[in-house]
Amino acid sequence: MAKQNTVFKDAFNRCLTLVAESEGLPSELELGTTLGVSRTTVRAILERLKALEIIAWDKRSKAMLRPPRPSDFFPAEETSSLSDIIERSFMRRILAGGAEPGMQINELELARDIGTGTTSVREFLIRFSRFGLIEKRPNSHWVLKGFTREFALELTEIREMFELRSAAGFAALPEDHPAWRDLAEMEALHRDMLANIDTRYRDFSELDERFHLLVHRSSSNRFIIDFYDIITIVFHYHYQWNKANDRERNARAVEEHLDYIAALKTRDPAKVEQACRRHLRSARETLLQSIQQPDA
Amino acid sequence: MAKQNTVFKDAFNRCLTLVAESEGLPSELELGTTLGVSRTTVRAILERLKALEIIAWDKRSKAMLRPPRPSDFFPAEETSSLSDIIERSFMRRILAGGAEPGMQINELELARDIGTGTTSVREFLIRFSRFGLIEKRPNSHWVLKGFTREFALELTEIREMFELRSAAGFAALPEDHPAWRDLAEMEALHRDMLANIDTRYRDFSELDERFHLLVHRSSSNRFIIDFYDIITIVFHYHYQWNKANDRERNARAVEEHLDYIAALKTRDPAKVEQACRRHLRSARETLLQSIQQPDA
DNA sequence: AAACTGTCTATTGTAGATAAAATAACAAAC
DNA sequence: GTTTGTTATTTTATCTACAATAGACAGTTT
Repeated sequence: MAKQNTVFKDAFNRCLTLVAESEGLPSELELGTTLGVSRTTVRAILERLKALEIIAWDKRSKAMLRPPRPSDFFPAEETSSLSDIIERSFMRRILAGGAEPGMQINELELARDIGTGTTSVREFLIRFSRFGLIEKRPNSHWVLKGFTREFALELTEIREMFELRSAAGFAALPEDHPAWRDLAEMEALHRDMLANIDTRYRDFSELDERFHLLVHRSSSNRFIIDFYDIITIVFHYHYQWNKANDRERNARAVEEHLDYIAALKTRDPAKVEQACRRHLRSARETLLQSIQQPDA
Repeated sequence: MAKQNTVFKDAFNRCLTLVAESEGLPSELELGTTLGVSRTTVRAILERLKALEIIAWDKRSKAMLRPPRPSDFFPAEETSSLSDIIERSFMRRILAGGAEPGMQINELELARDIGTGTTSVREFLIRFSRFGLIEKRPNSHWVLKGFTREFALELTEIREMFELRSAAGFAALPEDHPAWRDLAEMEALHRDMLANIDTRYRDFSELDERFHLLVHRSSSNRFIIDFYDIITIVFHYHYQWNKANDRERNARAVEEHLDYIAALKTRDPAKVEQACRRHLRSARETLLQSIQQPDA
């Protein structure tokens, strides 16, 4: 019915951890900015905390009465926004379930399948269409263009163009630019991961995303930064579904990143380009290997 | 309410011209493919043509009874799809009306203004957001980032990257590729226009679009081709609203295109790059000159 | 007077309903 | 074998309605 209150539920859960940590809560306004929600939602959260007798709320005083119990939290599946649910559901269908290129996509069927209204599905498809995996036939269905070898090649072609340019731009940043500090942090995180690669290799996906985004940001070009969304989503789901040899693959990638970082720090354009190209080549290989070959 | 029957009206109008040209009409199926609509719509059109006594429709025979009169056509404003109406209306607001960067965009207000439901406005904004001119704050308004100098620079940076690559790719196409024929046609059209530049310069915008699209298509990269949509829309509205010196500007651009075409025909990468760069540089200049400078 | 809260209003996100258009099927006619 | 008539079904495009959420203003507390 109408809007889901996932914003409330998610913020409520996060607020529970806050209560436990600090034994009390700041002003409504401050709480709102910390949680990233409006005062209306903050007050709804406080109401509930009071009703559950977790805090005593009277105007400005919000003291903890008892630490939150696990049962106080809303279950995780109720806290993800509808668009996330649709995205996951859709990606599962087109990546996992043998989805043939050329297949038709039906808004109504998708909506019924996921258990939502058509409006949200439609909006998702419109947003998603910019990733080049589906295409609309006006007044008619959507067509799945498929996660094919061609798609991967076109994607990586642009990625390489953009990243080479961004990397060159990064190396040319002034000495005192905050990005250098971020890069140093990034390097530390990589060394950390490499030291414990056997237990940590699964977290590489996230680190990878953050590292490349840092590089791309230095371009200060919204189109380059926005394009990175496509890379992110493709690699994100790709990692989830292709786990063959991921330990070795990730270990190698971490090392490549470290070389790449070292090259950036020299600020020597030739070295940067070389390290960047090397890493991009192996990233492309990895992606291509995982694409289902057409059984022609 | 519900769906507008603009598809029907637009197809009906186009069908009227067909009737006049050929004094009769082909099979329903064939008519459907020519007009790009389904048989359902074709039959609705035929019904109306019959009711207006423009054709005698009996099974396979569809002979013209009288040539269509201007009054038979649906007025043009009833044939444009809702999304086109919204687009025009929106672009007028943000380009013409002094729209400051940072301004909030309100779905409800826009919808009321245009006289449509919010759903269509919302979908438009989502589609439009990929152009990088607006940005969504979830659960809240959209923010206008504005048609600023920065925007133009970021846009042209990508454009230049893509076009240089596409041009190089074009020059490397095999001798017998159909694109070479299209290029020859394009050249003829340009010469034609140049010969009558005083009366024809207003049509340059369309020719420009077609020419660059031809070049970009040779990349066979969906992301490059899709990106060209942004260029198209920006230049389209830009031309409409900035007409200062357009005769000279367009004349020069036609000549640059001809140089560019000549360079492509030599297939010499160095020449292609040079001609391409020259044209892109002046296109960028033109665009930048037209941007309102912040009155800081 | 600055920060906070109580109250109220406006807007967004989503569901559900409906007309237009697409799609399908098949027998009859050319 | 292609085209039409017929009829039915499915799907999209769009509107309207409503709960969740954001945001504004005025009054209260420190």
